Amino acid sequence: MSSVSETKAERPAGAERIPAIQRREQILAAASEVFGERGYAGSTTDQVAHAAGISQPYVVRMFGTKENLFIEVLERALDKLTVAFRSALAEPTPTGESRQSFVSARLGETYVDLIEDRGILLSIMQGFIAGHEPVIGARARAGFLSIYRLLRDEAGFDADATMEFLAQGMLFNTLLALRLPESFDDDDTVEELMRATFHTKLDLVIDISQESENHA
Amino acid sequence: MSSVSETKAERPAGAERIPAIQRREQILAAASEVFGERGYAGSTTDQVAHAAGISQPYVVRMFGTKENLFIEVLERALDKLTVAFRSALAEPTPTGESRQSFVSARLGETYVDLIEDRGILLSIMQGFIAGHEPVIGARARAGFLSIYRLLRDEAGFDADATMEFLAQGMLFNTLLALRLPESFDDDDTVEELMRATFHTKLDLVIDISQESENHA
DNA sequence: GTCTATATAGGGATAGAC
DNA sequence: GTCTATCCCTATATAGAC
Repeated sequence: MSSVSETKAERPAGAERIPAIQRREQILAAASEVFGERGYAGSTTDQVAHAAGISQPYVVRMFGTKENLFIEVLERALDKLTVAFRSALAEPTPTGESRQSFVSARLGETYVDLIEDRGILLSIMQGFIAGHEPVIGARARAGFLSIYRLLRDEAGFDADATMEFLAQGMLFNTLLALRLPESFDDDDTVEELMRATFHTKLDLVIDISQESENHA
Repeated sequence: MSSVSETKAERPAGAERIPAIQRREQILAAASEVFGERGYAGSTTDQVAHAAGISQPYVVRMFGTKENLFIEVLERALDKLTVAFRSALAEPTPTGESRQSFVSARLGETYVDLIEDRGILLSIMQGFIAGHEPVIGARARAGFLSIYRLLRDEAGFDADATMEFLAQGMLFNTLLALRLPESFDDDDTVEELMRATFHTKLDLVIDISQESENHA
């Protein structure tokens, strides 16, 4: 029902003329996947161009530099994450004793649901791992801190709950980047490990992961 | 007492003749730092050579390919981690109720202590993040799983404790790679976040991190 | 055991046409 | 708005001398 390898947007030459703002978003979406998969240094502007179905110079033309493209991808991803969290926090929550763990669980689900656009979580992670890059590193640090503050100030987590939540997120990101979910069927240990990590969201994660194996 | 920017082994030309096995270890140590800092794709064999005080072709000569060098760095790092864990587990532990949390705390300290050789933790993390690389990814997955099994089978953690432990580890790795510890003095939020994460090991982490800023 | 020189490929960015 | 052609630098890897 979903395993048909969809016709990826790979027009070899002669793309239609579409509005720049729209094309921009197209490129960002493509770049998000590419950067998420291979990291900043490991990706080429040509891979991005190919994934977006346009020429390599056009990508550079539109974003100036590869670095700048990555920055915009990272910002877009952090935005989407923030929006998702805020919208989850806007829903009604129980009061008293159980509030914090309830909110934590719901934000956790919100986070995992973002896997729907695999590039988001992965390119954020790739940004985090690039702390040594002067420009990207600075943006990544700021992004991490702003998530921390959101959890503390808007979700009302205490320091320990915040750390625990972030830790789970980083584990999740790592498993994704490691591509462990894709060997779910091959190894019993993987299955056990994934069950303990993803609980109710296991099926979603597996679905998306194995789907993305195709158009790799 | 430690801020003297030590004379980095950067003999521009004409290195002394030393036994290959010894040179090998020297290169691996240098590569561990470089790869840990910049990742696999982001590092060059020339940077490794420079850090090791030898010529670039010699690095390649000795390890065949950059990929193979990374694999050996990764294996060496996983080995050191495993050895450290096993040796921590060999020490006497209390029995009964509190055992698991005691062991978990001790392994946690063991893990953080590995920051002493910053390259170890970071190059493992860089391996994890490179799941898309066919050879490196496979080795990284195997490494992750073997750590998981060690925690489960040798440390006797149940599934939840294992996940929690791994999650904390991944958060730790991420903070390190993000270079957040280095801005400890600049930002109150960073301080709060770091205190919650590192507890008693905070000073160690800060020391090492700020020291490594110098010879960057 | 270690270097210098170099072949060769890849990739970011620019110029300029359509 | 989008492409083709291309410049030029960087990086891995090889050859071969010492």
